[in-house]
Amino acid sequence: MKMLPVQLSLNPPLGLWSDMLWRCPPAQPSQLAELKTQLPPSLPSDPRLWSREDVAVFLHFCEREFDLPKVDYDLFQMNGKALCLLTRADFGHRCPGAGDVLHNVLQMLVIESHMMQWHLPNSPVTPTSRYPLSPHSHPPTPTWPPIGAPESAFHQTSHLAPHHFMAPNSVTLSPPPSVDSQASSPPQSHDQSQPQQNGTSNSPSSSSSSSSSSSAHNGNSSSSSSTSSTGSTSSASATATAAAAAAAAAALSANNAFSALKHQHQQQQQQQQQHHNATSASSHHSDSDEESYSEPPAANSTIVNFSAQSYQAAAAAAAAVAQYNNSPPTTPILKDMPQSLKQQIKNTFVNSWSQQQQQQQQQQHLNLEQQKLPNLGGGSVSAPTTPSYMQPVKREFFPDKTDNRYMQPVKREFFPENTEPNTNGRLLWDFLQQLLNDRNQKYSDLIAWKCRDTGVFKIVDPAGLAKLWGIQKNHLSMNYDKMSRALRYYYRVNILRKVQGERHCYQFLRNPTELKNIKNISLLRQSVGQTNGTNGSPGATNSNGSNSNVNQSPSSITNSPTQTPASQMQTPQRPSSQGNPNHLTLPNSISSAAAAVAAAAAAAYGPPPSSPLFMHAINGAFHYLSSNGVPPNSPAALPTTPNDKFQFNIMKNEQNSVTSHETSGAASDEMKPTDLSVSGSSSVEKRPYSSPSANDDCYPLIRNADGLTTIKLIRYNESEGGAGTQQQNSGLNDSNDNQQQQQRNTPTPMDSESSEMESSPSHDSMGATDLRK
DNA sequence: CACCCGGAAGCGGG
DNA sequence: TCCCGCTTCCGGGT
Repeated sequence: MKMLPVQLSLNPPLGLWSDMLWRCPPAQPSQLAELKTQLPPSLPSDPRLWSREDVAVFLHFCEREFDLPKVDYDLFQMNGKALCLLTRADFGHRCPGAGDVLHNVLQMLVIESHMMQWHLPNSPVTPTSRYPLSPHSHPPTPTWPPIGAPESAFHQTSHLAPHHFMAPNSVTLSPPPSVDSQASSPPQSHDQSQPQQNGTSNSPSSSSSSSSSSSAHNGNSSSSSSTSSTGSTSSASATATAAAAAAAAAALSANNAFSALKHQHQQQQQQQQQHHNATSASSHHSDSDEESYSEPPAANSTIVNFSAQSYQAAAAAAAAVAQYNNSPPTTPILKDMPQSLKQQIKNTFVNSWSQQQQQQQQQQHLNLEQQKLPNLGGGSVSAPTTPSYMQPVKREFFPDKTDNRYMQPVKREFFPENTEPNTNGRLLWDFLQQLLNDRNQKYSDLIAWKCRDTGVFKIVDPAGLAKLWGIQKNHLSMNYDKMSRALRYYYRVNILRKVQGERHCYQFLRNPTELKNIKNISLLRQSVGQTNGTNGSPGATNSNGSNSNVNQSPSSITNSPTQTPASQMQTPQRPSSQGNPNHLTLPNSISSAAAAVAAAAAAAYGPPPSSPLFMHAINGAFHYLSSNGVPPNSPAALPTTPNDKFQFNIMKNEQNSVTSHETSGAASDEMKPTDLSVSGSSSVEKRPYSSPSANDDCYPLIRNADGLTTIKLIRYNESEGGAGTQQQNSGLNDSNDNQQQQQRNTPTPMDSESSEMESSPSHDSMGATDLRK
């Protein structure tokens, strides 16, 4: 058996490839990249997404490329998912002479797709997703896995062929595709970025910049890229393009290691960009801004590897980005572009992104199922590398090179499952979080933390941010006015609140983890709601929502975000409360809280109760409840009163942070985290994120030794609102109108990273379902 | 004038 | 079909 293709007839690159495959099974990214370039463009990057036909195409491809003995297609009448489940032995049985090769190739593709997902998927800044909001908050386990392996591999590969490796690695996480484009620039890429930017931005006109960076390139490529050269393009060309694209991407994300290669890549990129630019009709040139925006996001994150198609798209995206970057904030970024370009861009940023995201999700599911690891652990996926706390608004175009990102890639790929639930920046809050937490602070010129601890941030460039958001959502006419409306909807759900007196300053009332959990929660809730009846939904609500909310909320309950889940989950434990719309009875009882916690934990971790993490969370919750509050881990107990600690300093100043919340809500909570829909009423101001009380760092979350986050609940003394009592609240609360007026108690932060829970009841509305209403 | 607010209607995706 | 999460518009307030 030829295991591998040593013989391959592949193109030169493949040759390497095959070799590689042969020696190292799951191969390195770079190899993958190459391999990918060779694959029929029509094949989804994630083998698990393949249809039967795709599987056949793949087999045929391998057969041909690796000179494999004839494959019996009848034995592979399955989709990609099934194919991926086949073991090496299975392959061997079905295809004696080529089983290993097929298996290896497939594994590589799978791995790669994982990587992709990781990196790209998260669009906006994926990495951040894990956030490091506060150092503490992060779970011990870095999301990014140890770079070690992968990276090393990567490097190695790089040696082999610079461009090759580039691709794979390149992938990256950059912020939302769109995002990246603008602001960020990867640290290293710096160099590259500039060129790219220049090139891109310039578009035709930008010749100067482009010229500098770009080396000669073929014009052709440009056209091809923009149009799409077609993946079909000859393998060689495709490869080249892919490599270039990858290089670009890589460059952006790339590590220092690449430095040597940079030149080449840069050149390629530049060339490509130039081409793109040229092709792209529109071109804004405003170079001025470029710097600020610097890197072409596209390159960074999105693009990535693979096929010529990808490359093209990437190129287009890059060009678009460049344009965007260059263009003054106000300029409509994509509008001017030709449609083809627009589409490509969209595809790149948006579509590819979304696809990747989807893939990720799928993968995650698979992984979870397969591994069943809760890992998430906290989701801490990433540690915050650079604490950018409070950064002033300054712009940093070039992030520090220290960035870990580069490293990240490696890890992620292999363990996507660890990832937290991702919204991939599709949700506004996530998008903002990702930008804010970008390790490189690439987006600091668009949005920056004023006080990370308190969750206060400032939109530095409203127009630019809105555009970026528009790109992300594919609503090119997005502007700050519209985006801000979306932000205002978050008031209802206590995700955000406005910092009074300061323009463009908002405060997150919930930390990302919570928000992410919410997602899951919402799902849970649905189920729960069904059982319960009321909950769910929506309910409710009176028109006003305000009051009704309160009551209703209970049903939904959620104490703080985290709790919410619980309520939703509802576990059996707490059902009662749900039932009643009115008061929330629940929250008070520990059990209910526990339930909430459990729910939250479940949401966060996914794993069933049995999982340690889950139990941990529950225990922590109990602990807290029993003790009052202080989460086991939390360094400090929370003040029952809104005190200092909590308060975020900053926030305090701001509006209300202080406010009182209403607490009340006690019981219920109003918000369901996830649901934005819940609305409370309005007002918002709730409390700020949770700050970590004790922590200096601030984030509300506290981590246990295990790495779990515990929740901190804050209690309010008061009760109010209706229900009264309850103490726990987390930070958010609701907002009833009344409440609004009233004040909110202070929030308590909880933490959670993964599990977090808060308990805050907010009562809020609940009913109100949607944000809308 | 820009910002901010929130109601109302609508849209696209899941 | 419904719900969610916005998007778009708008009138009004500061």
